[in-house]
Amino acid sequence: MVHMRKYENFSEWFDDVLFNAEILDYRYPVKGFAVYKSWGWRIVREIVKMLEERLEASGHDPMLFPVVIPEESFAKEGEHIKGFQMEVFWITHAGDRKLARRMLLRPTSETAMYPLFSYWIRSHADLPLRVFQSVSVYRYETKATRPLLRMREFLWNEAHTAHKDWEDAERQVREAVKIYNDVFRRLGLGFLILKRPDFDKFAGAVYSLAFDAWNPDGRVNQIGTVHNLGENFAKAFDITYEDIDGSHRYVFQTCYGFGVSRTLAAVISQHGDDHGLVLPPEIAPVQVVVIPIPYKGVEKEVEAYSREVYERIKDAGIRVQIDENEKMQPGEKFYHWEMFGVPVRVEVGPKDLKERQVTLSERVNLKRSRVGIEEMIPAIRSLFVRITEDLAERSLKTLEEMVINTQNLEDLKSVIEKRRIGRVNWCEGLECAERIREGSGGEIRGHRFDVEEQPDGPCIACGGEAKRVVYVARAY
RNA sequence: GGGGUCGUCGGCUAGCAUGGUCUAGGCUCCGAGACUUGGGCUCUCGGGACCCCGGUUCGAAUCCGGGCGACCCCA
Repeated sequence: MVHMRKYENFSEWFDDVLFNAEILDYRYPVKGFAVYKSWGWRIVREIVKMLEERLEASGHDPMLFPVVIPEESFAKEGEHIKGFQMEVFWITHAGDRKLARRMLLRPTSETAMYPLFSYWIRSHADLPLRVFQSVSVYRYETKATRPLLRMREFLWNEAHTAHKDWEDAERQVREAVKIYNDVFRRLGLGFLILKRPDFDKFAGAVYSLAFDAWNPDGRVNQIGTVHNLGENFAKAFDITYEDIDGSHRYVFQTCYGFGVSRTLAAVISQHGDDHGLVLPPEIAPVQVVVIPIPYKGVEKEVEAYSREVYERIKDAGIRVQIDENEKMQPGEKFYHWEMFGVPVRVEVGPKDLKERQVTLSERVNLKRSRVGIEEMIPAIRSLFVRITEDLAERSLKTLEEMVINTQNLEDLKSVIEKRRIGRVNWCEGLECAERIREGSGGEIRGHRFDVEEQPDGPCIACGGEAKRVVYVARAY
């Protein structure tokens, strides 16, 4: 891995970037809560837009459910309540009156939505039902909170679906994986799609899939999850439909969550460098910044030419900004916009002016090239395409380097200590999972969902027959 | 859940051990101006802080207790 500050002291680097690039102000006076500043929020909106477009295009309906859930609803599914009750924010009072019925802030919205699903779903013609919302959820994290990565209020998009049978729910799971995979790929992220071991599945699910993105400190960052809920919640919330033959059946449900805050964290930490953010063009609030280089004597001409360059880019429909601040030197502006991760910088100086050219500089590799003004727009567009590809390629390469095969617990321990992800054979025994966790410091995150992997040796913990190739890492 | 470290201008920090020298220093930043401008130039002038509550003391940024907040390690 390249020598970069983010690999040496991730926390320090990450906090600096969040602050300096105006992503988040973490000084809000409540632990685990933070303010998204304009630059960060604009990136968030682009990410959410990408996702929502794909969800709507595949038959999901946008909706908005209340943030409060009555205790009765929350308590309906036994496993679910067990999984979340310790981190629920309760509303117990209104003014000085104690509420007769407690309410909670949603830690996730199953129990907010499903009572309504049982009204809405009457017959097989109402299925499949597919809804989503992009909202904040609330979990009183007991572990140390971290900006973006582990907050007590965080942004996500959650989709919930209902189907006539298990097969259709399975089909939906595959579609959800495809949508998330597509968005994460477009963002250039490196991640593993894992089926979580049974002991780590979502509270109330039949099984859970998760997208674990790599982080420079070796921990994995769960940026999305997809759950097949089977009939568990349908039974608890009495969600039934009348089938063609007149019989009444429980629906089969799925739900999936896209961690917006964590996805932003992954974009920042995977792509960023010592100069700050590196943004994929598709989500950059400003895709191109024009920097005039006004030498004495030609200030007016450079200014006019820069404006022309700016107008041409703007007319092409590219998000562009021109930095005409006279208080700053061009060099300062370079550093400034690099911190904010703007993918392409267009430098316009006397040399460019003379030859009707511009200088293009890429944020990913800080390389420069010059093109004539007539070729500028297509050149910028093809740079966008290449930058998107380069980011993805670079990130995948890092992920590959981060995953290390190990055959025994001592090796696994040192792999985890070296901030890598271990790949091991496992017998699927609970005791062995425990031994792996205790012996290595990492936890079993699951086996590949998208790729079939056969164990090539015995279980790393007990030496018995291995059933799965699993990935072991520390996690956020 | 357990252990540790820490909290000083907007950011990073010096000072704290041994209380008075602190009217709290530096870098950065912010504002006004001059000069520059192809990687953070230089100069002038101005702005800005001891987390909160309580205690010890003639005197607290410094010592003690509690609270709130942050970071690191372990489970």
